[in-house]
Amino acid sequence: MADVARHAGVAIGTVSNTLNNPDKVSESTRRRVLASIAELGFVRNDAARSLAAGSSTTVGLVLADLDNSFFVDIARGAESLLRQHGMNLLIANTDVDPAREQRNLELFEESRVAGILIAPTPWVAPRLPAVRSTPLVYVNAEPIDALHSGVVVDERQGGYLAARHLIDLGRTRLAFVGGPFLLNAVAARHEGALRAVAESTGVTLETIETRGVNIPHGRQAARDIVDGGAGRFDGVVAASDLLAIGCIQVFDEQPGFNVPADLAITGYDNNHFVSESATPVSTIAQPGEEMGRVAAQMLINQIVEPGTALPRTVALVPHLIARRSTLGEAWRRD
Amino acid sequence: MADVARHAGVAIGTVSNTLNNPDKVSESTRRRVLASIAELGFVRNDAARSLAAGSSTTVGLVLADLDNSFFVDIARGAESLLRQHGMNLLIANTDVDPAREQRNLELFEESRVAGILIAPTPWVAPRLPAVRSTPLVYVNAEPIDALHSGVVVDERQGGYLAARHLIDLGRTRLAFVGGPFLLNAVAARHEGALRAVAESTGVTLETIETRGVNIPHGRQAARDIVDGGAGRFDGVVAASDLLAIGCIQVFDEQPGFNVPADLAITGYDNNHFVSESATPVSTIAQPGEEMGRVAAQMLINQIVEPGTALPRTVALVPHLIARRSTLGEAWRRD
DNA sequence: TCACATTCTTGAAACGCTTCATTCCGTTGC
DNA sequence: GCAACGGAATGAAGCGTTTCAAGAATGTGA
Repeated sequence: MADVARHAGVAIGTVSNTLNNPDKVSESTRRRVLASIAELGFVRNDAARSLAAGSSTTVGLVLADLDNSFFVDIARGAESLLRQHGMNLLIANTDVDPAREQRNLELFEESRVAGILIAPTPWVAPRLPAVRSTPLVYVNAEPIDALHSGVVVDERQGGYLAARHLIDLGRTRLAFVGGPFLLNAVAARHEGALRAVAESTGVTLETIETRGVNIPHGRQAARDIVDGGAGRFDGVVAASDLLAIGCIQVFDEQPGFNVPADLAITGYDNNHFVSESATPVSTIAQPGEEMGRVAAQMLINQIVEPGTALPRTVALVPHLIARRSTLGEAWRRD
Repeated sequence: MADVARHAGVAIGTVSNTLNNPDKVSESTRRRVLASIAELGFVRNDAARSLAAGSSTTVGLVLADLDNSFFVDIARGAESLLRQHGMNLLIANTDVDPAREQRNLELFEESRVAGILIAPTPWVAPRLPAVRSTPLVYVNAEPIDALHSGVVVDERQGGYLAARHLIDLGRTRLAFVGGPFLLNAVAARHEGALRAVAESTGVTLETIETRGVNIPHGRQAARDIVDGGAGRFDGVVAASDLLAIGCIQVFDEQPGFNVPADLAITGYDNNHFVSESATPVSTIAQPGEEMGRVAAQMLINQIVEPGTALPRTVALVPHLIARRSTLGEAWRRD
């Protein structure tokens, strides 16, 4: 910067001003300085900048799982809102590893980002951070302390919608496939399904707990169902799209057995690919981008006027997308 | 830090040493300092740190498209290697927007990261950065100047493998579906397919150019094929998995027409979900994680001993994964 | 006991920017 | 012609670390 000042024949402070407060510098001077900057290929040192200014313009997002399109949606939503406010988003991937999550949090805290967004790994709420000094908002998880705000999706409502949908289609013997139940999300979806069942007469729901929410777990659950007599159920509420796909794969292998005629299935998540899978899966879509935007907005509020807004967690509602796995031939792509 | 020093009754430099050169500090002092740090909740200011030290321990990755699992694999690979070297990875998503790409590059440059990895948006190689001062390695793209290194995948070889596979299965009337051809990757895959055809006698290949590589483009191309007489071809080399899926969707709607019996199809990318789609798609898998690792390694070399290694770009080879869209019933999951 | 080597500590000088009280200088008003 | 004014430009004082020469403390051998 000193070089630029010398080259342009101005003071160091003037260079700083043309970069940060252009209106405090006369047109001619500004042009001269900008020319020098270009000529010398000067790049402002942000470490020095944020040290001196005591503020940063970037927000960190600690993300549990980049493989899950839901989280990517969150990132996209957050980024778009931040950009509107002239801020930037940096993402640190955690790969569902609590240690890395912790490390990334510290990293952002040390680098004095303006704020932190965290979409934590689901099945471990323990001593996350003691992020005291940096504004922080949880996404897709309840804050673990009363100090922070959060944005969640109403999982119970999602489970309700899925079961309700099946019931509305005339299904009465339902199974809930999902687990483990210590995942809060799974438990909540289950509760929602139960509520829908309780509301209706003559509808039963049996719970089949799985050890995870991926395709192999779904296949296993479906095999168990088939072994116990495939006719026991006419509807399945799966706790994830992958579970649903696993189930469908197995059911499709049963001769004379048809999804959804004999058994309708709902998934959960609206994974980007479920609409293209063997049998396009009816699913509960979570408003990922909206969650990202809302969370970013809450974070910005905290950044611009700290201590003003009380911590609160807002719950957004998911919605149902019906496809062939429940509607059958009646469903057409697009 | 001054607070910590005072609280622990030591000099400021000693605090710094217990953080950065623990072995230069006596056991007892170190313990006392660490205790004070914990008690005061001190968090090192990384801006000041990297300003004073003149070095950083984080690497920035500018990613074109987080929705594409291939890019996520790259990130994962890079991160794992960097972590082995005690470095951290921060990701900036570009969403295939050149302006944001440029901005993110500047951002990383200003924050004086140790190095930058860039997986650029494909169809625009123009004046990316003039990143002069920061080590930079391209991933999945040829460097646009002779100054930087890059890691690419041999697309030509991929196209060759796909066509070769079909030919080995006895297919002789091939179509190449993909476009636009100004995408280097598409053009290279096409060339590879042509080479495989040229090697074999009695095999023909017709090119059907599309305007993109997504599912709708594939559907459109398949409709064109059907309109011209579905029997013209017995094999399709698609330039992407999404194209292949689009084609399959349309072909499956044709009565009495069977994939792969009547028409075998290969995709490209090994998108995470193609193995679960209607007809699991044979595909060319790109070594995303390996690319990330290799690129990170090249970057680290440049960081630790700048100017030593000459710029070079290494090409990794893709491989074929055969599934039902070419093997038919012979193929089993797992 | 003393000289000397070794291990710890210390504190001040950077690092490259922003900020802000001052100074400069060309205008305006009387 | 002079005082008062205000927009531009200045430059030195931080910002919170690391680094490193120099000093203090401790240990060793004769």
